[in-house]
Amino acid sequence: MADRRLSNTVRTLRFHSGEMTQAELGERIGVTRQTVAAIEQGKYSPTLETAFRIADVFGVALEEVFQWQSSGAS
Amino acid sequence: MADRRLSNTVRTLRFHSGEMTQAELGERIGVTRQTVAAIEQGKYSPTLETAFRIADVFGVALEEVFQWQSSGAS
DNA sequence: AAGGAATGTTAAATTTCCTTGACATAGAGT
DNA sequence: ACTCTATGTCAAGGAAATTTAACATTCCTT
Repeated sequence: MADRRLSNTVRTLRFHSGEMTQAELGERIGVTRQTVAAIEQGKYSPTLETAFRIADVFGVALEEVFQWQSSGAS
Repeated sequence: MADRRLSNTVRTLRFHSGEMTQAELGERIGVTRQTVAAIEQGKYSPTLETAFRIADVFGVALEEVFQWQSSGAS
């Protein structure tokens, strides 16, 4: 399975937020720029704490940053 | 870090959900009962994917399961 | 053309999450 | 008392997230 059930809008939020760079976002949430890049590209799922910190920086709800496709019914 | 800014209501949700056991919840989200116990006790912050799966099981929003105390706000 | 800033990417090392397996306690039911 | 279920907890190990460091490309500015 290994579905791609997790997606995010970090990149969009960054550009809507005064062109914030990956490095600056990383600095504000306490991770490196490489980690931000990996998260944006969906290479792995961040910890819940990191996810909350990102939403916090942009001042939006967590679900506005990360979307989960609840593959319940099918 | 050690900031315990993350709390959760998994235990309450379990009991409001027909007394679901830790083992059953773990089975449904694909982790062991020990992991569920550790998450309930806030021993570590789960991955975002695990968090979403838990919310999915209870049919609630992620924020109803995990609460984040944003630093800046008083 | 040269330089800097932002990003992509990769490898090795470290930290944290999670598993497996075990032993312990408390409560409910027989 | 005995058993069964649910939970707590711990240690060793594996898996995944994250770090650090390096080298690459593209774009912008000079």
